[in-house]
Amino acid sequence: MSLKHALLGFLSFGPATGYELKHAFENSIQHFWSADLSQIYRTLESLREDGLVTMRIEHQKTKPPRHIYSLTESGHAELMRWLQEPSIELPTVRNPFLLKIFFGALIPKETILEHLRLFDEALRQRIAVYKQIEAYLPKRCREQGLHAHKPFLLATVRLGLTSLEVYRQWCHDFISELKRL
Amino acid sequence: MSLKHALLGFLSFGPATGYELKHAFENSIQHFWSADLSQIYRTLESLREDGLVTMRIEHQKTKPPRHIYSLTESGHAELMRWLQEPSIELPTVRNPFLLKIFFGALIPKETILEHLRLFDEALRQRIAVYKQIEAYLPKRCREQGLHAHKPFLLATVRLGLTSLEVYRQWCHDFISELKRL
DNA sequence: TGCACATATATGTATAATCACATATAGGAG
DNA sequence: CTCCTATATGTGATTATACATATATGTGCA
Repeated sequence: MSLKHALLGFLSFGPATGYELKHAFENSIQHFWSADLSQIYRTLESLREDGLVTMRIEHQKTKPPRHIYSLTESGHAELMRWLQEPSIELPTVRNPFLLKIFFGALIPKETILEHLRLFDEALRQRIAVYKQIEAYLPKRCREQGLHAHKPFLLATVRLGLTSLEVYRQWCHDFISELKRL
Repeated sequence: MSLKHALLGFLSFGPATGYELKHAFENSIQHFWSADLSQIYRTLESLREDGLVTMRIEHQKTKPPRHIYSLTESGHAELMRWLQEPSIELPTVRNPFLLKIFFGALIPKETILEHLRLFDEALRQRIAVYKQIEAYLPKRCREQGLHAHKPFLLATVRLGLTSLEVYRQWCHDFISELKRL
């Protein structure tokens, strides 16, 4: 699985806690990868057992102690190995909404239209989030010294945005088509 | 999970074996849902335990006996319930290729370009498959008496096609961008 | 005053999905 | 004559994911 590699990748930007990594996921790669916090914690521990990361605890006065993970040399080597290996695996997608549309002829047209409206609204919100991420990306790259990364991060975010917009356009077209039927 | 409901949905078109259901997945909803054959067999058995489907065995002379599953009344009811319930769950996507692009600044430009070329080729092939599915869909609907389903099946296939084409366009644009850098 | 939310960690359990293998036959390519 | 594909079924082991829950505190809001 690639969650390990996703975590190694983010840690190559600098040490971080599980909580921070979860936010890093949400603010950038949400479109093509996501993970539960509990899974991130477990995976970090397993990376530590494999010697790919190290962990140190930073005690704080008011908040729970932070477990800060850092990439080791062998973790970096593993990341490089994985990045350079050709990507054979095709993306897996599981979209329960589209499943409902697929079998849409079985239920009343009004219900389908309602589903489509809900989905459209969810897309609208997600697009707004992505536009924010896109807008702040140059600043974040400057601040974190990720200059060389900028074109890559931007490219993936833009693909996410475009995909969502295509979905939304499809939604509108299909609503019109259904209404005509 | 929705694999159960995907199977119930396909069985609403008529009785089928696990093997046939796998092919039904591949020939239509591959874009937004996929499942391993072994998982399909297990899920069918669990649907049977829940009384949502029944199974009868048809013996064949040369080949293994076919286990033919049919929707029961309560299976149909469950399918209808699920279809009409609003879809809150957002789609999960896991795209290891995009993960590699995201961290692309860490590896040589030539390697990334090679990854992009491979991905583009995979997209090209997948698009061809989808165009075939789209072309044969009207015929399949006629043959199986799924007239009312046609606009829904076509709509999801077209969304799949458009998404793939958007990905491919992005691929070409990003290759050009990288070459300029 | 009370409640929700953000910070930060994690375990425990159930379910889902993948991977490797096992079985058996038939037909076509090389 | 071997290898591959298609038909058709599964089991066993392992991994991955989701969901619920627990701990502890600060901040802001109504």
